[in-house]
Amino acid sequence: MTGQRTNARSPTTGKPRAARLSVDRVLEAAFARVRSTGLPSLTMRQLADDLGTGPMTLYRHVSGRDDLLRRMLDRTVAEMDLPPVSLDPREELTGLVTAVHARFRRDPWVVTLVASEGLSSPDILPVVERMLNALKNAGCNHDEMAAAYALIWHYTYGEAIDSHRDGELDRVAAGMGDIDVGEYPTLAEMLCRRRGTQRRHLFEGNLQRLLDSVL
Amino acid sequence: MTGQRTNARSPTTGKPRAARLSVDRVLEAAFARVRSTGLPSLTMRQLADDLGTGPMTLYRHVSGRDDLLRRMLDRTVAEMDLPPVSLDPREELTGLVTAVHARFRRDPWVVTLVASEGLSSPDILPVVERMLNALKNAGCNHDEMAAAYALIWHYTYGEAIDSHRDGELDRVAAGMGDIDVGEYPTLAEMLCRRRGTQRRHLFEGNLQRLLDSVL
DNA sequence: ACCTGAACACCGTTCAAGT
DNA sequence: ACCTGAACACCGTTCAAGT
Repeated sequence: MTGQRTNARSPTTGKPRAARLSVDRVLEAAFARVRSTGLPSLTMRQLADDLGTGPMTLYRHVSGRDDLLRRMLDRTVAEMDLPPVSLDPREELTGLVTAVHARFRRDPWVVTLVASEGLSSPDILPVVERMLNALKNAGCNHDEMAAAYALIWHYTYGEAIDSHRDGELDRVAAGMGDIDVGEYPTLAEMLCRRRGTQRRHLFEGNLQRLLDSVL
Repeated sequence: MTGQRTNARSPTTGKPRAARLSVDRVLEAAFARVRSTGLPSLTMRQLADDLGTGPMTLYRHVSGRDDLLRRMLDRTVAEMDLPPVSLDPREELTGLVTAVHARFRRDPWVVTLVASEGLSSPDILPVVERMLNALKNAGCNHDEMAAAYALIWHYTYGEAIDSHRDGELDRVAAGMGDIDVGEYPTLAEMLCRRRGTQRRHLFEGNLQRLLDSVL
């Protein structure tokens, strides 16, 4: 015997074999799977196949499917690209909300996870703290802070959920086929004119409008 | 033989037996199940059990699980208790959003359905049309209408999703155990003072604030 | 003709048997 | 000791056999 078989190298090729399973490797594969074929396709068995192992091997690194999803959510939140702290409340809030929004846009499937499981990741706390501080610095009292926080957060939330589809208006139209112009004239007119409006632009504008009313 | 066995009456008791299955009966049972034990417990097999029949019998009335869920969503939207049309834009918008919000609150599980499947129910169209008309009457041009519509809708959406839990702040705290006061002083202070704030009150206030900025 | 049981191809997870 | 295959109790749905 020339080498230990217990790790790292294939006895036949000598090439560094796919590293032995670890939580990170499992998560990596899970992200790849869900990104390419969606959340429902992320099953323990499929994931095991992707990693070239049996389903039970995964349970060495993850306590079950729920644990896997929680870890994916945690990692997603931790990966948020937060801007440096700004003392200007508007700049601070814009930066934070934009970062959250951008993260959700990169992995839209997370939002449905958040919607059904909640977003109680430890790494969201710094974001919350910074938002509250910005509101405080803007002169909000506690009631105002609570209200403003809820308003901003819920808007971001709703926008994110809606944005992993094509937007409410378009989708309503698509799902319905052609709208009855006689019955819904204003809606039909909107759908006709609004083509090409950028979602992103809409989000940025509305966020500023929200901040106008809050600050 | 004294009576037909094909329908309506039990041959043994003569009492009107549970009516033969129909889409309505299936939906009724599905709502009951999901209301009492949650969305994941709504399986074709469980539903069949609830109705005292075999799983396959359901497929006579519903083309599959997706179809069942879509019908439940449609019915939920159709059951919205819309207020009479008002010519005052603020009153009209307040009434509509409040109605949507109230419907979601009565069956919070629908929101996760909406989040993953979208809300493309035909019965949402009148609501959309009325919202757009109210914005038009308030003097919005098309771009403003699109923006204001998205803002209002996304806020309602996000609020609804969040509200079937205990609210973001509380939940974050609950999920985390005790917050590190040193690390997150503003958050800790908020959590301490905010106890007892009514969600409903917060929603109404924020909606008015939103309308202030939109109208 | 209408209805539905058995069967198929999945799923998450337990548990005991492998090395 | 560490790892994992077989088995269990589910799931939605097909399909052919019942009445």
